[in-house]
Amino acid sequence: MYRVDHTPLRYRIHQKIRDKIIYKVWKSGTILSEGELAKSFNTSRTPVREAIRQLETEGLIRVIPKKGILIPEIEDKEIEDISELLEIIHCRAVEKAVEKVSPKDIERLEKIIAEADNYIGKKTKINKVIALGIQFSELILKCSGNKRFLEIDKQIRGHMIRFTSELCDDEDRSKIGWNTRKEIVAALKKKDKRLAGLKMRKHYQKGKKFLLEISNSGSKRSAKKRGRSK
Amino acid sequence: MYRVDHTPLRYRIHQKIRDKIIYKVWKSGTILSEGELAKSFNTSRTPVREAIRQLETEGLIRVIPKKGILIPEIEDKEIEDISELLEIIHCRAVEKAVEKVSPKDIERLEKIIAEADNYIGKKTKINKVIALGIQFSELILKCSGNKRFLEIDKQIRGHMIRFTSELCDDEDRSKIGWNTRKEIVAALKKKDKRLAGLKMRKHYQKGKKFLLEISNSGSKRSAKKRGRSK
DNA sequence: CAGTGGTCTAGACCACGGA
DNA sequence: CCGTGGTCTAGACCACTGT
Repeated sequence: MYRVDHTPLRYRIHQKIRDKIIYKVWKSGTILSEGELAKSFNTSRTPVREAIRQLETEGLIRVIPKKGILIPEIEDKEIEDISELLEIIHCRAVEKAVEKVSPKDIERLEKIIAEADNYIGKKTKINKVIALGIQFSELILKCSGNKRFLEIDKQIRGHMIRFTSELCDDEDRSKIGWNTRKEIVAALKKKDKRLAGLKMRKHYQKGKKFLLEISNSGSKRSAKKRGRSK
Repeated sequence: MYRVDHTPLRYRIHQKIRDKIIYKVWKSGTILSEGELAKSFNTSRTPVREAIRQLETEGLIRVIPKKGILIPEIEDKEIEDISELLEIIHCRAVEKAVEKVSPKDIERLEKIIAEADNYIGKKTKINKVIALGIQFSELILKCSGNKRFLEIDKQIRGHMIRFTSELCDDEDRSKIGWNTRKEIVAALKKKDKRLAGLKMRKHYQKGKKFLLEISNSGSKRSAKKRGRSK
């Protein structure tokens, strides 16, 4: 066994932990520790430690001193705050994008939508659809020209995936989300700045509403009230 | 010598490095290394390493593989991007604050302004004035009720301080900044959401304009073109 | 008062960069 | 080919937890 992958270990560990959180392999309420994690990855504690630190600044975990590493519950307030932040960033981004977007960008956006259309409703493709949604958002952010937008989005995207990973198996809602995206692209084509912003706002407002509905409807299949595991 | 301060070492190191960057003790273009820093702080490299990692995600340094830790130049694009991000966040924040702000909050805002008035123009108090500006912003962000806003702001505030630390010794411009803040408080008092947002936008637009002017006017006293030191 | 979790030290290792 | 910078390991230490 020789070393082939030269990406830093801390980075790979970060990804693995992140995935297990946002795709709900580890449920909210779970408490971990540096030591356990290090053992499970067959490494020493330092790279784990650094990954943890990263995840903490991203807000995906909470380190409770002398207790352990907690995967926090999803709070309604959290959903609202993050949705709002994403909304204002993406609205501004799409408004700027109107003036900067190239025909080729439009083409790529449409391609993403077309691909998503094929997958919507197919349960095995949920993650694929989510990934396409991310591609869509990222492309628009790139068109805005503001690098910070992309960075912030990347930082908090994990939360959004975590939220939506239990939403996107709802076919109707998913369809509405992608329909709004179509409207956004249409607005971009028409170079209608106001409309683009409006539709983007609608997109996030609806998204927030759906997320809150699910959160409050309580039990779907993952215990919302008490999710404790070890 | 017994250990009294129980804040993590990495945190203190982070602060020290951060301060040296944003207050321009270390100029843009400087290249450092983990080892040097560790020696200068009389610690091992691990806590330094973690501080570096933190500063990197904040964007205050750039790690160049096998070369060292670079303190990047201030780019105009950077100023524009960050100003824009802060603008949209603070605009939304102040608009929400209109409906949530308490009389006591208003009082505190006015107190901050009054205190700043005393210091403006006094060169020895530059950092004090900057600190008051931060307090002002933070208070409004808090009133907005969105915790993410505060978090993002905290993350990128370092950059803004770095930018403004060479701006704020300009008395006139500083005065304009604080006058706008007075207008913002007035709008909050009148519960005029639209006006508050407008003034906040004005605040950041002007701020951006000033920063770019200075950046482009080139040489003030700190070498803008070539700042190399070791 | 043992156990566990968090922090830091010392040092090994490896890859790359620059004489 | 040596120096240097980045990464990871092993392990010591100390504070707090929960019996």
